Amino acid sequence: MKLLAIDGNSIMNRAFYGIKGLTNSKGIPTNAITGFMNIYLKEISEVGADCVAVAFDMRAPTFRHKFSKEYKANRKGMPDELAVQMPLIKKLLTLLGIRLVECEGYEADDILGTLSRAAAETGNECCILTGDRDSLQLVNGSVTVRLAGTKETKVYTPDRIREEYGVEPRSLIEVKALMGDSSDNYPGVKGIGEKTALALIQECGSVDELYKRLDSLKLTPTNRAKLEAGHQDALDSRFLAEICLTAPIDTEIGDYKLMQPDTDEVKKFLVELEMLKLLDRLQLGSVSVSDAAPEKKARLSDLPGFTLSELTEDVISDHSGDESAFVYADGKLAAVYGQEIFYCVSPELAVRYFATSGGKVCFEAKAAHKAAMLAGSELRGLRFACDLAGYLLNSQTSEYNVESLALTYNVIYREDAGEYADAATVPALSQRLISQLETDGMTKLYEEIELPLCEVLASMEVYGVRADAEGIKEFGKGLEGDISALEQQIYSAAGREFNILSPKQLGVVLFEELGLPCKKKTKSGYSTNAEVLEELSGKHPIVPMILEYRTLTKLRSTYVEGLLKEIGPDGRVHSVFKQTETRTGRISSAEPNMQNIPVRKELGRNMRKFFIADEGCTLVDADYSQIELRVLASVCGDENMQAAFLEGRDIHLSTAAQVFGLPEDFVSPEMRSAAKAVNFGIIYGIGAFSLSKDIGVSLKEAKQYIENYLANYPKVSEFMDKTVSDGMKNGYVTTIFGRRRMIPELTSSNKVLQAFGKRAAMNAPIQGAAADIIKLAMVAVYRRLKKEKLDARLILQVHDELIIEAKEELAGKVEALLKEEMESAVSLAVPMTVDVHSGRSWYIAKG
DNA sequence: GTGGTCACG
DNA sequence: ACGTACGTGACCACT
Repeated sequence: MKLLAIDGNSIMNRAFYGIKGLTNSKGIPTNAITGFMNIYLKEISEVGADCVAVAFDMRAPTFRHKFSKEYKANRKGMPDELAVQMPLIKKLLTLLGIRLVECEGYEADDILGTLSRAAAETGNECCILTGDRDSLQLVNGSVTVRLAGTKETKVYTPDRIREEYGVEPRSLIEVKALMGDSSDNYPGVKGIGEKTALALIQECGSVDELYKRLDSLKLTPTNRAKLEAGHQDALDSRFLAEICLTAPIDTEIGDYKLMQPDTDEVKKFLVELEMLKLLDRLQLGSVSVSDAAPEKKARLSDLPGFTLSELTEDVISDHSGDESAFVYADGKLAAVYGQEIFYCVSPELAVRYFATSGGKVCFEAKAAHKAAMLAGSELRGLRFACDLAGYLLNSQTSEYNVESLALTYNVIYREDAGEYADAATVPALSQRLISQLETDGMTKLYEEIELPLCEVLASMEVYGVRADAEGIKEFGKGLEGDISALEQQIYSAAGREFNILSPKQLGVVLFEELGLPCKKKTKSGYSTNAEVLEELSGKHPIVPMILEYRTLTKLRSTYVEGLLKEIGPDGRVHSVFKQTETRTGRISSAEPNMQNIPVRKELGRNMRKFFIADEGCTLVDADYSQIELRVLASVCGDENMQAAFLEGRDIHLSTAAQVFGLPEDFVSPEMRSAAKAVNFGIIYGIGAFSLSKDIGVSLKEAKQYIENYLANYPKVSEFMDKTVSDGMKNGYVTTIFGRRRMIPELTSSNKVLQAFGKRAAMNAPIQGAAADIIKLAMVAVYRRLKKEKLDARLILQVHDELIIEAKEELAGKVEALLKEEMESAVSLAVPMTVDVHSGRSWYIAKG
């Protein structure tokens, strides 16, 4: 027999954070159940087990050891949205004939351990399916661990563990005893981490052996002292690190044989939960309409085939006011009116269809907008684009396509429609996503920002920005000379030729051949980034040359050569603005990325002289001043911070005065710049270490700055605390406009990951709200330019900056319009101030 | 394909 | 003992 033993808590947790924001029409979340079952169905068929046990943790553990009081004290309670799904998955598994195992005072791990031992002892095989690495110690010849990751499952055999850790699976217990485990709340030896622990166990094999041989071991004095001091902790932790193999549960493997599912009850249960896609996948036989609750009958029986025919002028005019769904990609259109699918490969006809007045739902509208615009027409009646909804509901996902959205949101993917499956699925998917947006409170965000923005981005892509190819080439030639001269100097300083751009070769030259001190290492060798090199700048003349070389070659390859490749036959670059890419709500730009054209240093800034307005036109450039700090001041409600903005004062100066306790006139430039760094730090979710590095003060001083800051702006402090705790409770944080960001890291037992989660949680509402604001402004500006029929168009967005290309004579008028629309896009507690300039090139217009 | 580096807000 | 501010995209070297 083969047993699949599943860590129910761990897999539910994975599933919960793997699929976001999935609830049924009653608002009951179903994402973790869906994800659990997806993983289960995939694994059971791959493993080919005939017995299954799903283990769950039980609360209220009995006394087990001397740390039991704090036992699991660190483990955060699960989010409510996950907690409500636990009884549901248990019920579903039971109905499916799968046995649950729970045991008071024992964790899921202990149950898995006990079952795996029992299986091995009776000559059976056991696969453990879990999401965390604690179970790896259970691996042996008969027991494998299948670690469910975000992408795929990693299978751990004894060989695999020896390869990855260099120790036997059982020895992982010894390693954990030394390093401790904060999520299970046992200390290990204080000061010993994973690396040292692994090395020690590789050498000695066990904690006992280690202490026997302690005196004869080659150790650093500090490690020896730590080990001596932590002897008792190590012994205690050794006990706790070992998963229990003797939990009082049923160990007769045959008792876990999969049973016949209670088909009728499963159907009833899943129909009730509206998880029809899962029901479909379980293949419990055909679902009869009578199984469904009355209000669901329509949906279940609504599955007749579609007819397929070619789109014609007649079809378009016959249906011109009718509602439809469409998918348009690579110049090919599939439009759906009711049960009829029409395909079309003629761009002209597609554009005729886009111009009809009927309401339309689709997947990805930008390409359709662009096709219509390029033909001098427009896409009318657009009601919904599934990709944008999918993005709002879960911006964690890296790609949006109809099939995965259908899977995620329990909509049946119409594979029966063959190559038109996407189009055939869009009508039902739209319905589902519309109600989900409503449930999650993002309907307004969707309708007023994302959907209209799509047309604005399409228009920006169509127009593009004019580039001066000759100018760029000239600039490149200038770089060329400097680069080859520098190259020769570097070779002679190094005493040989090598590839300067190879971090590996450069590391050898600097740290081995020239003997420079190595401060930092990366996974694969010496770190040679700018920060490290800056520090070594005075030590050897080759170092500044390398920094210069990096700067110049970066300009040459990314900006000169990279941009020249992107200039089209019309003399313009048409960047792609992506609307579903970032987790915070910002848009991103690619091919080329127009949002990272150099500006901070003069040499690079010259690149902007080659982005110019068309003949007879000018560029108008407007940027928000301190938008993120203004957002922060508004949302946290700190009067002290708001006052600075309301009175139009210099915010960094004002902060410096507060933090240092001086009148503004007494603030030195250094103090202002330190305050500026603190302001940035606050937005990013501050850490004293990084702040100290950034402004070059001691860790202690940096801590003091932060403390002073939070004391002077108490509501900022409160806001950050509340944001993080809300994030932990809900699994996500939101902007004032309701935009969500899921942050699964917040509940991670890995400290580093959780700390990251906290910073992301503090940053997302601010960066996200700033993104919301400029998006609103873009829509407003676009509509205004259209309404007033001005010869001017939005062509670029750089996060807090908008650029319009306008007829020269309109410069003044457009400047005023742009400033006005941006400043009035929202009305918050402090004004959103905008600076605006214009000129022939981006270099000049930037002001 | 991944990691290191560096350009931007 | 670890890593160390948020969010992106492009290029190069190397596996």
